[in-house]
Amino acid sequence: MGTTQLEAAPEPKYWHLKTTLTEALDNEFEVGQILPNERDLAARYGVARATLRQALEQLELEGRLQRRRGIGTTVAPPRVGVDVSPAHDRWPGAPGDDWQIDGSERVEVPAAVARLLGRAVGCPAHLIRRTRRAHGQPVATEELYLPAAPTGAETARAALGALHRRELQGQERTVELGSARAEDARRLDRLPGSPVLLVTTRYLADDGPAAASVATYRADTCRLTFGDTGAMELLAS
Amino acid sequence: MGTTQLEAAPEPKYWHLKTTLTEALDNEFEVGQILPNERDLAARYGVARATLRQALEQLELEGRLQRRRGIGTTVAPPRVGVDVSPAHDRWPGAPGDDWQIDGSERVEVPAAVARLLGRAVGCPAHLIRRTRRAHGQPVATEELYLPAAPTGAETARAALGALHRRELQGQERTVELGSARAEDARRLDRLPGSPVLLVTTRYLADDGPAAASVATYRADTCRLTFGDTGAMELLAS
DNA sequence: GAGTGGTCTAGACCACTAT
DNA sequence: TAGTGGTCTAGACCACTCT
Repeated sequence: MGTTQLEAAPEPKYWHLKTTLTEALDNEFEVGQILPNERDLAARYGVARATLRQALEQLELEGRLQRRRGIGTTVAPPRVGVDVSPAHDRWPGAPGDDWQIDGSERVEVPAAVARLLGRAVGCPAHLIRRTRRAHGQPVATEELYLPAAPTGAETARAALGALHRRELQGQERTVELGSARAEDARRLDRLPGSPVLLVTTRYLADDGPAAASVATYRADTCRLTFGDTGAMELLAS
Repeated sequence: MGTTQLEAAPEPKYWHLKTTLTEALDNEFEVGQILPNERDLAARYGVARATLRQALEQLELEGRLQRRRGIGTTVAPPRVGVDVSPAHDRWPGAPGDDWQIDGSERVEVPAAVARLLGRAVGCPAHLIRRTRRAHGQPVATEELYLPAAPTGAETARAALGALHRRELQGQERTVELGSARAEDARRLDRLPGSPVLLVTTRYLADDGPAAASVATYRADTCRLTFGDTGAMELLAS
């Protein structure tokens, strides 16, 4: 019958519903608790399932809910703080970081990475794929590009080792919103298209860019932290 | 008639559609160009309007499209890089920054801010509302909290001036995904609930937290940049 | 008033997880 | 096999902007 839309609502239903649910989450639910299923919830609030889902989607975006197909909708724990400051992460693969190498291959760098590295498109490089975990859950995947030596004989691990022996000049990072590619989604245990935070890093040595990476962080579960007190303390000493 | 879902598609229609549209945007459209309206596009690709919209929503999330009610859907320019590194933004309101003060009021700090400032909930503070612009467009709104002097007589502007005369110890920043509150959405010329990047900053003086702010950046148009070469260069000198 | 994107409905089937 | 969230449809009305 279409909708009736009486009540002269300047405020959309899903928006009001989201507010209602937020309050319910704050007051009546515990972290990890399973909510009623979508059909029941929609009936309870007198809206169509699609409208309810619009509210749930926003709450998931805000990190309040976690939805899993075949399981149900649960109340999400607070987001995990993930340190992405240069102090924590001086060179990629430095001992003690919480990244785990999944594999590597030799590639020709794509255009976007070539720009970051200040090299020609298609120049040879090692591509190292890594996963970052926090509290046992995967929170990020990364593609790390290391320009290959002219001989082309070294392994990815050797290239990483060589990197650690160099002088660090700085890092440049950008953060933007994206949606998970199919493969990243699989590694992060999410659906393709889920919102993610794209962290692009350019590692600088004294003679220019020495490495570049694109990391994909789960936006629903992560809060990126940039603590700059470390650098400031170095300045003061 | 419901859907028919033949073709045994492991890949959702909206996902495939998004890929198709991405290629079209790369090859056949110019920045600023207006796309056909949603009903026509849906018909052209043989899908329901809701399915088309699911694809458009993702493209908007990725910053490829801009949709405006009553106008149409246009091809978005590349995201603007917005510097949020400490080097750029040493103290809030430092001369030369691109923030503009919209107003201020005296408030009692809410719980989340009290935690950041290391003070009691409800302690008095100046709340300064600011807007940041890039290329003429608003890209962020901010609520900046400055603890009030014990006497309580100073103005917000005086409190800001006092801040600038203090020694900077460091900053702590976090970035996470959120959705725009009604008022922020209005200031940013977006709809309520639009995806935004929430940047929380704690400004540290030698005797502890001296200010705290929560900034709301448009996620569709902004790429946050953290260039750390500045601090590194200082270290070297 | 015409045209656009935004909201909403009622109902269907699909993919996945558990039992 | 039953139950969940994910996808999809066809159609309606609303809020907004432009002419």
